[in-house]
Amino acid sequence: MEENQCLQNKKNMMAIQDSMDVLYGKWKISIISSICFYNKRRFSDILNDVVGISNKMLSKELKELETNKVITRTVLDTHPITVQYQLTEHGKSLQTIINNLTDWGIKHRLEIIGSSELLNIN
Amino acid sequence: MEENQCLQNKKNMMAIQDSMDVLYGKWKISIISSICFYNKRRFSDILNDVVGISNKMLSKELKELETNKVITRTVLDTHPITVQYQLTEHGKSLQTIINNLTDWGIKHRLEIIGSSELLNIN
DNA sequence: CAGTATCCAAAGGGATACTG
DNA sequence: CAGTATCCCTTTGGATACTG
Repeated sequence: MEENQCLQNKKNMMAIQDSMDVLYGKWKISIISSICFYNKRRFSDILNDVVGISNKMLSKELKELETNKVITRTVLDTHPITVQYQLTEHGKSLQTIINNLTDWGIKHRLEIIGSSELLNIN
Repeated sequence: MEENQCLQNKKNMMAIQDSMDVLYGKWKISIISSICFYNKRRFSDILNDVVGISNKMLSKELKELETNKVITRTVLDTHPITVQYQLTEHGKSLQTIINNLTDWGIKHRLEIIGSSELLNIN
């Protein structure tokens, strides 16, 4: 392999790791997706969308995403208060990735989960 | 919001969660990326590419990816033996996502990491 | 509603050493 | 080279209860 190509690959690996520092974990992508699909989303809505997450975890993950400027948090002056989460421009640039992951998930279900369901494994 | 749209969003959320069941964690995407960028990759090469991973973790993660039919494992008859990992067709369909994540990582560095480096925080 | 606080079990994962 | 095995500390995260 050419040396130039090799250098390029190393740069790419670094970029991937930068992305994953922000997005890794069981929940982050699902949370971002919830906000992305609905455009605006409240705390309890996300809690419902993301199957299995606890309020403690959701709270923690949302803070991290806010720190990384992926989402914004807005307190609405209702009674009781409501908090709305939205994607920043930076967060919105993840939309393509989310759409691709959605398509891949459907394909994956056909490829793996589907075939094991036929065998009654799940 | 329309009821149809709402149903569609729930389907999408399920698909995202199917994807994340396979891809979540600190290392999976980086491992797949390493194999993807280089086309074929040996155990020790991946160990070098993915900064910070231990051989124990790499071994575990590779097994899971093989189980999920994302990669294949081929033992080459060299002395000492070499093991080559490659993406399956199913795994190759992640290429677009990997390219997008690479671009996003570069943008993210400019957006967040870059600005804190200017302040000498890191 | 949108979180926080606390307890605590389970899993994650690093370091090191070892094997075919 | 490509892993496995073991030790053991750290982090994760569920359950439950509580607050403004």
